[in-house]
Amino acid sequence: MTNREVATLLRHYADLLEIQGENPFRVQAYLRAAEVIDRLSTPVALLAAENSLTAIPGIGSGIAAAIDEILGTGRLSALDALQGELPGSLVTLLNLPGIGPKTVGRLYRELGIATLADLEEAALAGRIRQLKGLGANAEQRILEGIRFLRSVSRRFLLGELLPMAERLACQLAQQLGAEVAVVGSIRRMRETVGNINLVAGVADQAVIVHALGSLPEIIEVHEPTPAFVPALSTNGAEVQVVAATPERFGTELVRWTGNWQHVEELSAIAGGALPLAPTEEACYQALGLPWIPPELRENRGELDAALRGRLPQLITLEDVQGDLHTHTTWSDGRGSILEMAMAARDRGYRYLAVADHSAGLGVARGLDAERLREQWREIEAVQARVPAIRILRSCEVEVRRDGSLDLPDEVLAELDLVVASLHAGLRLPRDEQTERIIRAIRHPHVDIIAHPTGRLIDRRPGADYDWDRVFAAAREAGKALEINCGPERLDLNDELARQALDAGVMLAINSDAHAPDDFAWMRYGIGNARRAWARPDQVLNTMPLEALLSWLAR
DNA sequence: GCCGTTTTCGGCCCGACTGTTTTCAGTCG
Repeated sequence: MTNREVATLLRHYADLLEIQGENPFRVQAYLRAAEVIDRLSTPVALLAAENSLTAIPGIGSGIAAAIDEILGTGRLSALDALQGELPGSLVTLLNLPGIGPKTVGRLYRELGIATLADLEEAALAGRIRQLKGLGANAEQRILEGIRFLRSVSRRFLLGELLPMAERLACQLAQQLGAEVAVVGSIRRMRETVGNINLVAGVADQAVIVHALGSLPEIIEVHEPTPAFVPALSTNGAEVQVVAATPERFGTELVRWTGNWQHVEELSAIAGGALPLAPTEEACYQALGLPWIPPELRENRGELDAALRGRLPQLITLEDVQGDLHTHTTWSDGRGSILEMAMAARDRGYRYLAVADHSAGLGVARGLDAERLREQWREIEAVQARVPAIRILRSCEVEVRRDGSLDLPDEVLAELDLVVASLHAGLRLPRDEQTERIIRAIRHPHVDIIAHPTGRLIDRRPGADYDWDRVFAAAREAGKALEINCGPERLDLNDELARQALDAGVMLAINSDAHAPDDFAWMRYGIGNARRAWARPDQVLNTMPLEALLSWLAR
């Protein structure tokens, strides 16, 4: 049983408890436990075997017993009992934006709605508006939400699988004494990925089967197919390991990195199968092409560019000189200014913008002008202790519904850098939303628009804009749009980022770190930017400190 | 249900926004 399967059962139980109207803190406890198990790199079964489940923060005696039962029987009797009263399918309704547990409970009790199909039918028939508190607009929103949910297929976030893929590749390489490479959509840095693909430089599948079986994060190894050895990892992702002899190692890297349309085009050039080659470079060279970075292999014009010698000089992680959107314990971050500054310095950054939330985001303990000024004193003190990195006074200021900002101009004027973003009102109509963001873009003190759409991958569609107008406004005002590196945001996405660059807009690639470890997210944003064909000169935070400061003083 | 350098009981994130209704419950971040 994978960690993810255990977490899924706990989450399912929590969701049903919540629909039932159970104590929200109890619900929260199950959700937190599911979350922490999902993130565990050790199999939860291993911890259960040595009775150390309760050592995990968020898991006490009650939930430990539940986990033991799940591992032993594959079921949770409390969940089975609850499902006698409430259909388990109700939890799928919770994924609809704007629909919470209370509404789901009422939909079931008052209208007998248990599934998405029931709900869709009722909304189409205009029966939802019979419920007090719900009207024709709600029906419309529900139908839109159902359409959105159906359009996303559940995959893993890149950030969920990439670290494990690299650990597996490294451990497998040690076991095999051979090169092992991560390939597939993970290597192409797609925002969501379906599984973990590896290519191992060995001839024999049997040694792969044996080596996989000894890895701590592999739960079971399956019967090899002619193409690869399949296995299951603790987080529920399928792992596929391809055996490739040295003389065809490069060919297999190309084939398994994909995407399949890219490989198909290459095969067409070759007049059949890919040429046999020990390295990728040799494989491309045999086709008369330069090596093409994996992030570009999406059949979006990369072959044409390669043939013409017009491949872009893509930005790399090493080009990044600093992070311009980070949080601290002053708002909802978990690291102090000092901790964050030291972590940024240790990454080799030259500058760091401390951009805590403004007061408008009350939940995040946003800062008003007064607390902001207090924060500046601490920034000054930390700056003296960490002279190797320049700490910029910043703020992630709320863009209100009307496009105005959450802090007075005279306060904004004292900041080194202003990051503006919206967290509420993501569903405004396109025209209104476009006006709103353009007003923020044109605000003289604003420098960067953070996570421009506010989307959460596969969970929430973002704001709807007239992008041509937004890009034009950003270019004219000389403002940067962000690629937010958070694994569940990646906002702007690769396609929008590419359009922005084509429109002449400057990007900023920021981690939005809420803790020192989150700086590591930068690589996801860089991957995204490379998928958008971004060069270093098109990204604000590749500038050396002096250049950045003069850009800010522009 | 979990947790504890004030606690083994009494907290636990809580305020803004939304849609609908006409004073607020539910959702969300």
